Amino acid sequence: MGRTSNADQRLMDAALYLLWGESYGSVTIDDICKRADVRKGSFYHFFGSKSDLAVRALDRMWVEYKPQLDEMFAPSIPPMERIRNTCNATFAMQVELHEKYGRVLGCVMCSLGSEIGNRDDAIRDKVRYLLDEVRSYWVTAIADAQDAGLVEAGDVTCKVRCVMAFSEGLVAQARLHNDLERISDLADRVGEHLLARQPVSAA
Amino acid sequence: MGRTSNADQRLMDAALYLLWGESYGSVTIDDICKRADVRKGSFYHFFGSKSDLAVRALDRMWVEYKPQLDEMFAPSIPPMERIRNTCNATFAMQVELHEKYGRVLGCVMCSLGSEIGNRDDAIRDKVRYLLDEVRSYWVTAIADAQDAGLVEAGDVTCKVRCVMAFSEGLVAQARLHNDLERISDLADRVGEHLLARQPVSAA
DNA sequence: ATGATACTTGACTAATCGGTCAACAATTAT
DNA sequence: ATAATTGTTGACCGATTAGTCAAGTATCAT
Repeated sequence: MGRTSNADQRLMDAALYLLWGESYGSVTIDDICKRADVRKGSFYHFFGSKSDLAVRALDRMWVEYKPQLDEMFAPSIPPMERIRNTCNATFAMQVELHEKYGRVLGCVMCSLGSEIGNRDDAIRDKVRYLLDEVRSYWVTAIADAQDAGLVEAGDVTCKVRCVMAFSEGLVAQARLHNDLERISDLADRVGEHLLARQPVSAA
Repeated sequence: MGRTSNADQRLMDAALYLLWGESYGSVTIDDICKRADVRKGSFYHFFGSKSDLAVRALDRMWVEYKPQLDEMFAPSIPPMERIRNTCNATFAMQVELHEKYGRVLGCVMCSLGSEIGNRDDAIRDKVRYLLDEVRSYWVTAIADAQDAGLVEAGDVTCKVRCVMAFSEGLVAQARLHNDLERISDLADRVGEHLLARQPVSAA
């Protein structure tokens, strides 16, 4: 009961839009309110701070994004194809964002995590949590690929950290150089990376 | 002639210190001035803006850092050893920074580039330029490694972009998770990455 | 010494920031 | 209807922000 509202949703919409395009630090509460057409009093009715809003917006983004991951990483799909799927989806998403914003944006969670560092615990923890959720999909896929003999056996955790670091690094490069082409064959590059062997003569 | 000063150097010191620890957006001109013990009038005597200071500070940092790169990537050193050198130096630097700041910081240039995106042309161009300078060392090393049969032949530009993305990605992960151990064996991981083969049965 | 130059200082703006509040409006259970 | 609840509004606060400026100070060439 009480008055109904979707101002909180509009605020999260605005926050996500702005956070994709700009840095966390350069987005002000006033900016978000203006874009959402919500007065600041209402902002503080729903959210305790910009950090609070960011965390809840990330949560909502995850709810919308997770089903796509479930589809891309469906166990019925051969493991290496799952990985190709998610790489191609990453590229496709960057193409979409490029059309919407006029430039290559990269990954919000990575950019946010990089910017926040350890200055805002709530955001840092949320970014860690979400990236870890994504990681779990990779872990299953890579483990399945190892079982199928498609990826060399060995510490799955390490392998997944590496392949995600590689993918995230390439996307970050694409953002810095505002160059979509750099990740157009992301799936191939990631596939090559996963075929790495142990050094023949280890020290 | 005229009054002498090292206020500009102190301002660059302060800016670099703060930029390593915090994000560009969260460091204010007042913060920098306070840390450098310089009044704002003097700030604007030497620098046109925070962006201007950042660019010149990065330039000075590069002047101090370049000799180390020259040493690590000396042509007299076998190519794969050059790469091990720079990976180990990266780790060692992160250990040092960890002791100084109390947490894992990652790479300023990458963090800065990620945060700035395309919002400040001068900083973006400087970061691009410096990362490209670093890249040139890798290009020579990888090309030499290919000549020696230590790395598979193929597009050097692509290979270097990939290996740098990988390394930068791992360092970014270490920062996000505030976990030095993740990059303690950076050299091994990078070595493995460079041993990747082309897929046996390409689609 | 003196004048030109280069740097410093502190006081000053105007704008913007995050955050608060009391009064008001819409919704619903009773 | 009305009371309780929930959301909205616009004015307001103090702090901080980037940036300016005139007056003062140190340094050096002559």
